[in-house]
Amino acid sequence: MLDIKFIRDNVDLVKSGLGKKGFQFDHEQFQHLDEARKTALTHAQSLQAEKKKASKQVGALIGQGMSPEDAKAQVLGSIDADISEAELAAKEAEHALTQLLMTIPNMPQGAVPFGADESDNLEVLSWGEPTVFDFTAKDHVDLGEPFGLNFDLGARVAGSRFAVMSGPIARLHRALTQFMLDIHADEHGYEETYVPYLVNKDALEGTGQLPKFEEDLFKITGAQGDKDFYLIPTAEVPVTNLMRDTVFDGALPVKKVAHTPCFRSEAGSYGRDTRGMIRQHQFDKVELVQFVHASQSDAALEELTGHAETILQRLHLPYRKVMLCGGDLGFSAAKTYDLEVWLPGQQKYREISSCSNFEDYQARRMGARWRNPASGKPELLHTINGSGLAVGRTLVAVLENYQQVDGSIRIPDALQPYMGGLEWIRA
RNA sequence: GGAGGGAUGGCUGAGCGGUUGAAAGCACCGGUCUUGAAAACCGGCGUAGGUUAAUAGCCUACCUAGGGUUCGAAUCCCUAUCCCUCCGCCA
Repeated sequence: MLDIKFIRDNVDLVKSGLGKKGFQFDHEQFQHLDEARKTALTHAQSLQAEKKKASKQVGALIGQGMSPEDAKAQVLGSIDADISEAELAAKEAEHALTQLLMTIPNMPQGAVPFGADESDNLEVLSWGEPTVFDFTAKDHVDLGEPFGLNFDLGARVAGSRFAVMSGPIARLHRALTQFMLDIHADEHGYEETYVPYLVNKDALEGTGQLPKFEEDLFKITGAQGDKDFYLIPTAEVPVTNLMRDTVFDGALPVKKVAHTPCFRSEAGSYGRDTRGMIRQHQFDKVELVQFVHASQSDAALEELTGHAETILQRLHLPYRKVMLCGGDLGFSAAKTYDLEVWLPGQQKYREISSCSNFEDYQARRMGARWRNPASGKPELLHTINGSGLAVGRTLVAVLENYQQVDGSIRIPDALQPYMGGLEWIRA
């Protein structure tokens, strides 16, 4: 969430910043709740002070030999011992304010372009040329089918938006995962990390998926007492929350890479990308997360995005890098680069990675701090994350960009060691 | 599933109804000593909110969380969560 003091002191700035994201900040409601909290809190605190003082006096009198009854009578006569009502009111006012703060998105950075949707995103880089064939390019559904990519079986065991992979396609999928993990762990300095695929509500509130976007998640009810679990929509959730409620003492940055499946309900995307594995309820992703000092987060976003780009470059997949405009920016993000890979089957660039700087927004929500040795004080961390890359979509990109006229697939050089030296997938 | 034991500040760990926000140690910061460093010694050192020009004072809360008893709770009671030990089951 945003710093409440910052909101108080910069109402206009907050209003315009959030407006860029298409969010209408109701500052009157904010001010009302803020005032109400202050009033209730001050009232409760003065009563608490009174009670505390009186109790001490009672104790002192009893210590001097007075009977407890007399001591109470002498001191407590005028004091209303029951302050629970005031305490409750303060708590409720506090809660109401927090509720509001939790639904206010992060502010976009100044450099983020204005715009309503993805058509206003800003292309900042284009790498390679869209692959050209002297035959009509097939899409990955047709290309993958003979080699083990099957959507009917996915539908049979689960439903729509599920795939089953077998044989060479399954191997290629695993090869891509291993390839990505190795590069990030061995060359880019990320610590390989294994995390739970089910998380609790607190974790999702920490990264910003809750309370506003519950409908995008798969929920598992009543699995653990009366507590609910959620399937992770991205490894960002468990990995970023590793720093929840901690004061980290070590050296920054902390860089972690995790390979996980991701689960998304895709509510509200009916009819979009129904063909193929572009939009699935379950997909694998290799995720990069960095915890950095506040002064380093801009540079860290550039670095992390570069790490994701490395994967595309090693696979020789043409892509472009866009900076998301305000309207396309996610709830918690201050700045985001999307990497879009060229898909010959669609004759389009499609998102394959999203890399964001959240600044201290997630850290404040989850209490992720770092002890600055210079001051000895805890400071909020900045969090960065990005896909490096979405494995399913990378598989799609490899199939479509490396297809041959006869329907066979050449294995990218970088991937061959991960395929047992195999150079081709063909019948 | 059954039976027990725990949860205290960045960490370890005392306290088990009243000047306890909490002993002690470690870590950290400042100082003395030293050519420098180490050691030793001295001092400091929680977080959040309110008030404030203030990162000064002052006030409030916080000893896993939520309830309760009491004039007063880290300390007593109840519930939940998490961790540990033993038995059973199990990839």
